[in-house]
Amino acid sequence: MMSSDQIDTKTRILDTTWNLLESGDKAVRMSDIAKAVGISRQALYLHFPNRAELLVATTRHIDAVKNVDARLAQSRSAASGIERLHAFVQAWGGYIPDIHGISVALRAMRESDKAAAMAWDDRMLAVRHGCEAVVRAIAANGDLRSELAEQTATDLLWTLLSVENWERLVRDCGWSQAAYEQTMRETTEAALLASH
Amino acid sequence: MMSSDQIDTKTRILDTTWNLLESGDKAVRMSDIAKAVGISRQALYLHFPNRAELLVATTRHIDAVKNVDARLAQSRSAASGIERLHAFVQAWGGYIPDIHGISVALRAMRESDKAAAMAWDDRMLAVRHGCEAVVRAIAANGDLRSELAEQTATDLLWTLLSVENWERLVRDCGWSQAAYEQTMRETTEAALLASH
DNA sequence: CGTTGAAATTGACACTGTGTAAAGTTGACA
DNA sequence: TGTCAACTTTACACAGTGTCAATTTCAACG
Repeated sequence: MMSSDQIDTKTRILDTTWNLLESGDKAVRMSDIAKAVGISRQALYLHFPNRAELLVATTRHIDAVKNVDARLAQSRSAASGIERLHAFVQAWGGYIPDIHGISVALRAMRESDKAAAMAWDDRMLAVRHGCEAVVRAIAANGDLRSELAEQTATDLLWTLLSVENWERLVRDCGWSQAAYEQTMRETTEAALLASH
Repeated sequence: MMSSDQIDTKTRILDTTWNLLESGDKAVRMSDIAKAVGISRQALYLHFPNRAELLVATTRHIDAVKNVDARLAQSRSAASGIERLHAFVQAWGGYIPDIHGISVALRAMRESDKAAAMAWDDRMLAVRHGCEAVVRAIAANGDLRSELAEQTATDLLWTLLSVENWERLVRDCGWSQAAYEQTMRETTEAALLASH
């Protein structure tokens, strides 16, 4: 419409998709997104080949806007393993609310859409790498519980910090974000650290 | 076909659905189930009004066959809170593999089918009651970590023992069932019990 | 026997949501 | 004035669920 059209249609689509996924328990069909953006359903396919790729692009968009990389990188600068654990729990745990909506949508497509499943798994693998680094730092400090192999500890931390667990505690059980972060800090500590 | 027809068609449908869900990453459509049972797709609708109710009936069928109630009841007879926790982790944790397939299918329907979502939530609420009883027993023994309210502890235990966490550790990370049970016993202990 | 009734079959169809295809509109800009 | 890109409208194919109606099969009953 306008000359340089305020912001890119592609960006408007991504923002709108994000909003719809965030604020809603509804289904979020392609037609819903189109209507919300103010374009035709078919126009969506001019920008994204299919729903899965639109969702994946939305996660990348959120990552960029929210600057996840920077947030997670911060935890890498902590001195001790324990501080690193705390920083990581806070950084990642604080990011989950932002990606919760899209997480639900992508996971719902798991069964029917291999691409969506792989895209989500790939994102989660990045989180796993973060967990791995934290565990290594704890182990380097000699604070890892002796019964736990590093790999096992990584699996465990990764599992404790899953989006699904956040959903259950914050959304289903009604915990505040602060309560989630505190209890997760304590629980991951209790699970991983030697009581020394 | 036969006079008393070996076993009930309804039962055969439930068993077949169970099998298909267990042994497979595929989609399991109504037509798949019908073909596997050896009846027409439409005949399924003579026994179950829709896919959601068939899946829910299948969970109830599994519960009956595997005798969950008895298994979980057993944990109620343990003396101390800690023993009760152990028994519960083992009983419920050992049951998860049996219902894993159906769990995936029902959760995949969450977004599109309210009935399926409610049915699954209802099953999980039963597990929550089990967690609640365990936490109460621990608290009665004075072994609950002082920072934890009973409700919070219940939320936490329920979350730790979720099917999703089992999936991640056993299916995704490749843990054995025994490793899962042991680590869950240790982790729930570490998370809930005072270190006294 | 012959009939009845339940279980199942066959085939057709409505509906929803995704994705494809083609032809037409609009407006900026060179 | 003409062109190009973005977008629109309309139509349709496809998969999977669920509905409907007409028909077949067969065991059981009198």
